[in-house]
Amino acid sequence: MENEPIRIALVDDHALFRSGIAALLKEFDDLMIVFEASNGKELQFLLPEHQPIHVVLMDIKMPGLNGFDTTEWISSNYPQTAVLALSMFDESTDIIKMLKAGAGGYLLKESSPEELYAAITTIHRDGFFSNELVSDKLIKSLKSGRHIEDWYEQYNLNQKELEFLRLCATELTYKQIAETMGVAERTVENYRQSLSEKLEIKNRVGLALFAIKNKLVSLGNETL
Amino acid sequence: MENEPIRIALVDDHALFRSGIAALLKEFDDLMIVFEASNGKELQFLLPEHQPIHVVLMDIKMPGLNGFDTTEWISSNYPQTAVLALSMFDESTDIIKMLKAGAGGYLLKESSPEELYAAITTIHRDGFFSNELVSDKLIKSLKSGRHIEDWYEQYNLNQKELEFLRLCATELTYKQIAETMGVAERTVENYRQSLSEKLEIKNRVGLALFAIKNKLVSLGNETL
DNA sequence: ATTTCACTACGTAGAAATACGTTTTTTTGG
DNA sequence: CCAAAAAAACGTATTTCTACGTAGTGAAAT
Repeated sequence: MENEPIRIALVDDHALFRSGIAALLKEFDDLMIVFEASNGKELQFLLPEHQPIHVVLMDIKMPGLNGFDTTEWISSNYPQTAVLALSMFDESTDIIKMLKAGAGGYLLKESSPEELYAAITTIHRDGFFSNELVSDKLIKSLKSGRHIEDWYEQYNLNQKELEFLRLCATELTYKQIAETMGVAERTVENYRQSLSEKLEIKNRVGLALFAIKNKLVSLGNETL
Repeated sequence: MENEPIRIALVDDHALFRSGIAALLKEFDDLMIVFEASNGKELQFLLPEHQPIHVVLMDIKMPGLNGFDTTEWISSNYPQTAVLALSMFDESTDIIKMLKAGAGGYLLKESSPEELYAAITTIHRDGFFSNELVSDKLIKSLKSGRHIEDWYEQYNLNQKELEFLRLCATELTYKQIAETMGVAERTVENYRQSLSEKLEIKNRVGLALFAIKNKLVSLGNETL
């Protein structure tokens, strides 16, 4: 175990911060900082030349290529390399965006050295690292996200129109939709017309997209 | 604090399990089991008559109305009432479905009484309760979800067809799509035809839905 | 080397589905 | 009963779907 150190890359635009982290991690002799980069572009250049890199410590806000895009690049080009996000802020949108980009964990910069060490080793072993910060934000975000079911009052849509809207996101023709809803074909045409006025949408594809966007229909593929 | 106990409802189809939990929680004198129900339907009947209920302990698999739908009903009709899911299984799909339905936490039935007590008080105080089980599953689920970018080799789609597929999920007409792609209208028609054969899709709406389902297009509204 | 096959691009034509403006009938609520 | 809204209708234009053909290119086959 001890003879093969975890190879780490450090990406942050503040040189002083990088030095600090480097000094901190030098205390742990199973960690090894292989290189540092001041932004994503630099990392894209350095990463291929220093393989293997096991863990990348990544800042989010950087000039040039930012943390989100850099993380995405890493996880599609070097899927074996784990990314641990380091940030000043506990913004839930930032956290979730980083995780979706492929980061395996998220740590605040005000954490203790021991926490950082634990995060690095965990993320190297399991591919991900979770702490209270991350899980709380995730759950909270899941729990909000719902409650957006008032939008259709905004547009004055009635029950029939909603049902029609749902069926628009379907391979059914209007004729079949009319049968399904138990109304005449012409009536369905009325629904389409009033909806495209109210929602300012040009055609059926637009209606389908709208229905999905507003979660009227589930495509059954929401991993999360 | 102690003079106002947390009022709890217990929903599970196994009477014996309910009795066991009830006996367990009797030890904690700041908890109070107000009523028990053997499925969601029963809860819908009993909940209004026993207000307020602070926390519902909810099984997932039940005859009649299941845990998912019941949780959804509670969180839209009694948003002040927190739901703690109790399950035998640590299936990540179950966990995520319950959380999306509005549950504030997820606990395995093999947990200890102390864990259950902690979960109940936490969920009552914060509205949610997170443990390693939940956060691990959430992060793992976020980290998968990606990596499904090989499907189009399955179907032998080329670059042009992919671009066309993306544009299908758009309000553009085929004529406009042809202009965008810089090919003849008829050629675009070929793309449509070959795609509907390869993917066994009837019409353009189907293509649009497919494009979205496979994340070729982003509707920019993914809270999570 | 020529053929065969697969793939890509383009053309016409007609049928089916969808879109648009307007009007009439039916339902609904006060 | 009346007024307003919903449902149904007509005619026409546009878009989308389906089916039949032509042609070039490049790779594999013989």
